[in-house]
Amino acid sequence: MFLRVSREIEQVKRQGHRVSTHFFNLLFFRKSNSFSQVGIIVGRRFGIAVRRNRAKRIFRELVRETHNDLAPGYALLIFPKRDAIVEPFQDLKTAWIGSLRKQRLLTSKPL
RNA sequence: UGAGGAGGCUGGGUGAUCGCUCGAUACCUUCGGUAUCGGGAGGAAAGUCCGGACUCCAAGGGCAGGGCGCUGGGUAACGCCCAGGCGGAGCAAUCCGACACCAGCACCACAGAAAACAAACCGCCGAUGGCCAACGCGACGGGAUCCCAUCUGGUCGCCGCGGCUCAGGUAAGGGUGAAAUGGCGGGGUAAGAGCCCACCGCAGGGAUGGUGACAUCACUGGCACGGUAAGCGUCGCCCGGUGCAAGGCCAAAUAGGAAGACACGUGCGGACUCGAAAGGGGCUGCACAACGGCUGGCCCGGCCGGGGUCUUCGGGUAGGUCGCUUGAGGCUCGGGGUAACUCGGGUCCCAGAGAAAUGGUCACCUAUGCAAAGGGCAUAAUGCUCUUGCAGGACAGAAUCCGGCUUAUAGGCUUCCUUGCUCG
RNA sequence: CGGGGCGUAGCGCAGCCCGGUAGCGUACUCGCUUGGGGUGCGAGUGGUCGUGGGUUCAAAUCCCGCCGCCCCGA
Repeated sequence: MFLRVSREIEQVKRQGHRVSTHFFNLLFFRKSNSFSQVGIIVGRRFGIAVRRNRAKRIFRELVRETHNDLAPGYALLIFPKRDAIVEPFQDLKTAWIGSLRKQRLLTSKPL
């Protein structure tokens, strides 16, 4: 479910396709795996430890609620932006699903 | 009731649901998975500024380096805490203080006469010595007038009011500065000055009180000794380094090496010789407690050493695992101590992640804030209270563990103290 | 977990060790030079010395606490 190996993350960062929204940047890359994996990257410059943890928790929850509907075979990287941690969760979820659907990363089953 | 000071506690709550992690138990086929039950961030977890525990390293001696700095106590230890002394601020409660030493070196800009060892720019004095010298006294000769007397001016001598400020005295006053060689008053003097005296300050030894820092008292000395050590430095005390990525165990892939035993001198230099070179061979000189490397500041000290033969198979990276949370531990009762703290009894187990868990959503309650409408109460302004709606929790996230410090923090609760006003 | 460095004018840097006047280059403005521009020459403007305290008569400089940035080791 989550992408943890450093070499694969570097590969996505180099070769992935980039999508930007107000709340996050998204990189995705087609692999040969049978199911998709997601990595969440929050650097030191994002803020203090409380804000970094909050960003990771929010996006981890988003992935947990939607990963059953992800199209198989992709590796995704999420770079949260600072506006995301003050936004209501439902708005973030709408933006997240919208971005995924626009890039055809979801299966056809509607939410 | 207004203003102020010193502390202590707390740091939103409840429920439902979907998830994460650890432990125990049960089941499933071992890695592991599932179910049930239980635990799951802070007062600062932060900054990483000190002190320790623990770990490994010849951890030994010396130098260098670093830290601390009023006294007594507490503590495992501390740069922390408590109590006290002294100095400063405040009417006070109270607060603040790197608060040892100026012997040596160095520095003290500008201004000022002079900035550290004594001097004197303006000024004051000029008593004493020097120069000038009024009045007066005496002598000499001249004139009014021929003589005496008298008057008048002249020269010399004595006295010396007064003047010069030359020698010299002085540091009272002026002005500069952050700082100028005790302060203020009186006497004194030519003018002045601890020159003399009283009080205050300072220094010295003494007595008394106190464990001590220190305080008080009287005596003696007429005052010498500027400031800066958060400048170099001196004195006293303390500090070995390393940091859980410490360190132990298991152990892929890849690469070949490592350990032990045996006998043989080794290091540096010189020319010769084989060789295209790299390198090798013997000869010879010197040294050997030598030489080279490691020991992560330096020296001593300590450890290791080149090639050959034989024997053995281990070392270590990724990764895993232990260290990993029971501890200078929390709560409570009693005793000691002014207090910090400590002693004894009872009781409890209270996070252990690892690209790094402790979260998401919904509902209700609540401290508080805002808005409008209405009701009630008291009123000089105005305030209090009830209902409704909206917003809605500050700073901040463990990473080996403790004791402190520092910094951030919306608010709420509470104890004690000082001072002003009003009423009784 | 530990060690080191930096912060000064719009920009790049001196000055700090050993305290007293903040300076250099460039940029900007003005003048001269040119028919005009560039170059050159001369003059000038511009700095809470990261921040809060302390020591000192006096702090960019010495000491302490914070803030930000960068680098290194295990």
